[in-house]
Amino acid sequence: MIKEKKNTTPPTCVVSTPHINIFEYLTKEEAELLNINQRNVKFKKGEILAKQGSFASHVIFLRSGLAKVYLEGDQKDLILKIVTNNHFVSLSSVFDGNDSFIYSVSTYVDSEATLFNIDAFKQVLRSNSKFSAQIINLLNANTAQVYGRFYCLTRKQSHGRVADIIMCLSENIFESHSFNLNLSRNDLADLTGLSSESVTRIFKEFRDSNIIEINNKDINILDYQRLKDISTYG
Amino acid sequence: MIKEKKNTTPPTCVVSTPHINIFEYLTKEEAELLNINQRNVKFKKGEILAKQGSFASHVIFLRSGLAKVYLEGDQKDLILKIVTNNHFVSLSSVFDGNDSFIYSVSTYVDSEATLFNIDAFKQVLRSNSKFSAQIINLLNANTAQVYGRFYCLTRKQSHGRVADIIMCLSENIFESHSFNLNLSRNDLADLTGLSSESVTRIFKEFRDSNIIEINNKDINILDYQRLKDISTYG
DNA sequence: TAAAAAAATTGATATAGATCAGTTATTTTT
DNA sequence: AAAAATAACTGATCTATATCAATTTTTTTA
Repeated sequence: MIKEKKNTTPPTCVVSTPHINIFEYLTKEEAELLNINQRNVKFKKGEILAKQGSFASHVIFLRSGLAKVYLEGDQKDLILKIVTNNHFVSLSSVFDGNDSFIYSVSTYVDSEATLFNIDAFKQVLRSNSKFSAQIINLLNANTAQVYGRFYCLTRKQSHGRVADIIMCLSENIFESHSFNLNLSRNDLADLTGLSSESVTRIFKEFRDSNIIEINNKDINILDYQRLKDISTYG
Repeated sequence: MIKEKKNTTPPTCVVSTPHINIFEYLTKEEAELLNINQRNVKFKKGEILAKQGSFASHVIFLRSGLAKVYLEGDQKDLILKIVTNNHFVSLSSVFDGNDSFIYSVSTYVDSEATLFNIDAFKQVLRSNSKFSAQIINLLNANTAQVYGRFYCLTRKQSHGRVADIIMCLSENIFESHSFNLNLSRNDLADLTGLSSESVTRIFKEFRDSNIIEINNKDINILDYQRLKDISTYG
């Protein structure tokens, strides 16, 4: 009998929610209300879409690009997740008693986002139950993902964490066993809860063990099963 | 000028949402629908209200008692949060594409919970936008809390983590500087991401430094400000 | 194109916390 | 009340990772 791990949420760095357009649940009036209270903005690589602690006056929807959602600390940040196109990036700041962004968001590549006025957005939440129910779906799918990462970063050792990240980037972001790793070593450190020196050492070990191949920034996974094993058992 | 930390969500082990009764947002018909599809159940100390991976056929509302919400791993668990009376404990499992509990819940003391049939609950979410909007509030307040803990357990060292837990138990659960610590050393280990030996040693160090006083299970905080400093700076 | 700056890598060392085994204290069972 | 089981504590040792400083490589700027 194959030894199986307990049924836990896989620790992924990105939420892979199916592509559905929840805006189609809006009435014409609601779509209009949101439309006249929105801005479409282009962000360059490295720019900040939301700043932790600043006024959360809008809800941000990443229409195209790639961004990281992170908690800022005095000396170290912690990346909660990476967001791809057609995903909200600031839904979790929308709750009564809160008027600030609870985390920061910045882009990895040139990106486009739609900013919805938060009062208009809340008004639609309170009036359109099907829309609200869909938002609940998105929030809870996100929560399941973050819980997986929380467990990973708290209870796994460094090799397992790095293996998780490589697999996640491959499966969910680049959707290929070969990809150009445009995240810096510091970003990888913030994503794994390790120091950047540790990340570099483990990448080297994986290369020397013929698990991956590194050509400058290009990563090619040679032994995916081996990564899975490292992810599972450390 | 007093040196201040960056604006981060305080890492608490429990969600301190204000006590509001979201059920008052229900219409008579909705209340009736939930009422005929619910069970009020008593659980003894140590019993499991929800088992990770098992069918999430109901939504659980803890009416009285104390419970822990945790992720189970092969060798170690991770406690996500502690839940006090009048709080939901399984809202985050409610999303399309999911039919299992994504975490486990068990009681610390004898408790009572109301179990709502999930289909009835979802039906109300889809039809009552004010109720859904309130659920979104609860979910996002919960998310903010868990993000704080995620940062704490990933980026803080052991003394800061233990200080956080002591402060949180004091402020949010027992609401006193003196309390009976009914959590086992193993629970504290799962709550801090440490080993139980490390937890024991740090409690002893805090006692020897006159930060806390220990009489069997009774904890008395002698120097709250010192705990805060340790929490902030490690 | 060259210089400067930043990022990444590397080697050595230090530290934090885990693990292990044994002992003691507390709780549970008979 | 006594025995057994479990939990907590303690000391020693080990391991994993951080830190530090220096070097090399890559990227950016002039």
